[in-house]
Amino acid sequence: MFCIYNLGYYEILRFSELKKNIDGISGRMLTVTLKKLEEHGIVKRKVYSEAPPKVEYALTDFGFALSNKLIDISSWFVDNYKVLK
Amino acid sequence: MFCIYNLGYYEILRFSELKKNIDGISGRMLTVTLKKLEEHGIVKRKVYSEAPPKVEYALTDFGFALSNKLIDISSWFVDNYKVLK
DNA sequence: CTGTATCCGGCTGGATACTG
DNA sequence: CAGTATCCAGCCGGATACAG
Repeated sequence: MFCIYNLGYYEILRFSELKKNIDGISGRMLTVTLKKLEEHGIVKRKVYSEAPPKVEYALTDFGFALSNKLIDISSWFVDNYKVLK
Repeated sequence: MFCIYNLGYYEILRFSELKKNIDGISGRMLTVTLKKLEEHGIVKRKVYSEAPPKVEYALTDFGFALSNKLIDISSWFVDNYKVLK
């Protein structure tokens, strides 16, 4: 979720940037999450053959569409959700 | 999620009916889930003082709105999601 | 029937050390 | 820097027994 939001906003991010933006996530989880998102055709992965290594992540078209859907529902949520008391 | 879908479709369901509809859920989880949904103003709970006890669950207005949002996004998803291969 | 309380096994995911 | 591999603590949630 946070990966999708971040990439929806910044368009392109490196692994370490994502890790910094997503508070508290471990490198391990970020790796497996990005791998899943890639498998599901939501993010694209671009590797630069350099030293030090550099990998950029971005949303696919489908990922962008999904991102908008999620932004829709979450902004609707913050507008309409009231805690009972 | 399944609770919301079920109640969105059937409008009113008893505890045991929900449990039957939601495949594999345990009584314990259904209880805690419904309690959370109630706390968050998504479902209403109506208790009939009878023997045997009878409790009906239904969505609140907010719950219905949420239900529609979820149905929207999930149907969009099945329309647009393609597995890569 | 609709829960509540307790136990407990499995999975999730953080921490750490290591590689290219 | 961007991962991979391993370990392991904590939590989640199923099963069970019990209560009202």
